[in-house]
Amino acid sequence: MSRRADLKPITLSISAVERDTGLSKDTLRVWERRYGFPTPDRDSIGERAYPLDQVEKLRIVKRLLDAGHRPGRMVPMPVDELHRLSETTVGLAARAQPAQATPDLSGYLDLLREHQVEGLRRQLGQARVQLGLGRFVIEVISSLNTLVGEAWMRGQLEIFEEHLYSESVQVVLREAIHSVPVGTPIDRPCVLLTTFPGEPHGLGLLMAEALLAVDGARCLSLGVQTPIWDTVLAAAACRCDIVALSFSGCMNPNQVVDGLAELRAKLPQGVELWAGGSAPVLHRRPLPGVTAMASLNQIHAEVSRWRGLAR
Amino acid sequence: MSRRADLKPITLSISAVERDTGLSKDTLRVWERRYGFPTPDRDSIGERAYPLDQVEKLRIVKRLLDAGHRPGRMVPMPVDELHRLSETTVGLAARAQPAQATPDLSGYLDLLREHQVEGLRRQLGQARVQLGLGRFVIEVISSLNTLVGEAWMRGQLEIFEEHLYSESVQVVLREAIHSVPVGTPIDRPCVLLTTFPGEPHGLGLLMAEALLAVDGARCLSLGVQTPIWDTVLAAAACRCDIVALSFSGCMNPNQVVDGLAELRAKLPQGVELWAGGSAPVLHRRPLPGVTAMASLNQIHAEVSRWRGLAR
DNA sequence: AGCCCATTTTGTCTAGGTCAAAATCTCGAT
DNA sequence: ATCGAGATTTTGACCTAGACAAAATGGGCT
Repeated sequence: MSRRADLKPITLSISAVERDTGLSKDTLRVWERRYGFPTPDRDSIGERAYPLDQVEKLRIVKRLLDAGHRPGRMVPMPVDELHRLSETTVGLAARAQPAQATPDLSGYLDLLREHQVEGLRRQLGQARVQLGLGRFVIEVISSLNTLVGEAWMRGQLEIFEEHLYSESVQVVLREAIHSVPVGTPIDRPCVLLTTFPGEPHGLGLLMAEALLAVDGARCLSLGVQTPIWDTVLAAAACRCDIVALSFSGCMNPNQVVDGLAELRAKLPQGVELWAGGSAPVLHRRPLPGVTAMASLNQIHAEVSRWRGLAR
Repeated sequence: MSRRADLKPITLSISAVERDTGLSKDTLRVWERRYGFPTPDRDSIGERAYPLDQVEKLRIVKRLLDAGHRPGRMVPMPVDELHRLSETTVGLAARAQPAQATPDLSGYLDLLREHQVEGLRRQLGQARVQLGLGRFVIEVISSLNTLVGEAWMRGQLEIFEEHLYSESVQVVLREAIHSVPVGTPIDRPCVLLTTFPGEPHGLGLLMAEALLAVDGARCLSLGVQTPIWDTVLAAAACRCDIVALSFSGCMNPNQVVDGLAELRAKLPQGVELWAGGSAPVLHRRPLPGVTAMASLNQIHAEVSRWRGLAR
């Protein structure tokens, strides 16, 4: 029931563009109506056929959209101006948190850009051993995530390079977590880790899991995108003390706030709810019954606090 | 710009139902018009609000839809009849491949149902050592996937239990892959692994990676959901010989066929394109330029064939 | 600066219509 | 009775165009 895409796809169908850009069909149509862009051709049966260069522009616009810009401004701009905007945008973000103790992270980025995956993993593995897992996660991985995110925003990194990065970090972190001795005398609190539906990024989960493992907590990860109700069920079934969620910037702020309220309401009183990650909503104003973590450092303190509570 | 969901969501919005069932908004609306089901309430602003029991029925219908049934018949049926149909359908599928050498897989399922995650992982780890990685993946993990999928279909398993399962298998497989000695004399072919956007299941990728590693191929995984164009870029950047994709049953058949055609067209001639997984479309009729793998067993043979080619 | 209120801006939803591809049915010939 | 070709039905993706709430923005006033 789909209109078969042309075999020689000089143009893409609306669903292909949705796939490639992450902009919904509704949004694509409404932009066309409102801003006069994109201006897809029509195929023989009158359906939209997007030329590749327009899709390219849409991809850039989507990036800037995620970075906080508004479509009304950007969509009418010519491509080269958008590129310039990309540069300056990230420049601002970088200035916001001034050159802190960022060591030789650029080396990792270079390896990534040269697609030296093995080299990257080896280097990361060495850093982990040198620094210890805790410092490695907080000082290297966390900063590197930001760096990679920014480079991607600027268009200096392809999506597949970001995938390569994620996969590499995942491999290194999982190996590290695996190497932490289990069954230490204290294995409380028991922490359930997951993300909301719609949140596909699992790196935050792994970083948290690593730090919690270092602190001797018992971790149970459900992976990403667990429906809220199932998170509740899992917490009950596994008798968890804490439910920890991770949010990246790409989550819709509504879904974050609503979801946390819903989850808090359904979770038993005694179970704590922790939320961390780079989604700005978390740190705008406090959410009742939710512990918002501003940074990964905080995990250690919160675990100690939890252990200090009489129960 | 989302309509705030009710704090007490006795009902779901159309987009929530799309997420939870995998049925597109268009389909949900057109079924309502044509078959008189679902019959969502309307909220204060006139938007569809689906009661939970209707969503439940939609989920069952979607399952049977994927199993080959047609909506015109199923949608008007009452729920209990659908359940009966599920049984027989699954029964048929099970009968199709008769009770082969399926060992004591039920033990794993029991552990899962009791939420004994550590136990499950330990058992799986032991089986891996006993059988060797190749047989472990093909005989245990693969069958177990089917079993878990069926149990979930029948509603005998909660979603979070499936997440627990996925995560456990992932841990075990990644550890196993990691333990395969690298840098063997032959490290060709170099295989790029990923899935299409919209395909969130990564277990197939890991199974393939494990088997390829056993065969001494060089694997490069991009993880799930890589845009087609980036898959092409990655294959070029890493000089891969083969691009391998994994598809689960939840993928829209059109997207599979169209996407494979597009990818094939964009990939250089010399690079092979392999596709595997449980999506039925793959095995309906051959796609030009695509090697469709009916089972994991086939990987070994195809690697040998590739090596046999003069180049 | 900070706070409140009016005004855009923006994405998602609604309705019903159209159409190609796939699935199924029908019928004649082997 | 099996097979293939052609007619028919079923199905979901796509189309237009309008409505509206939530978020973002812009002033005006402490």
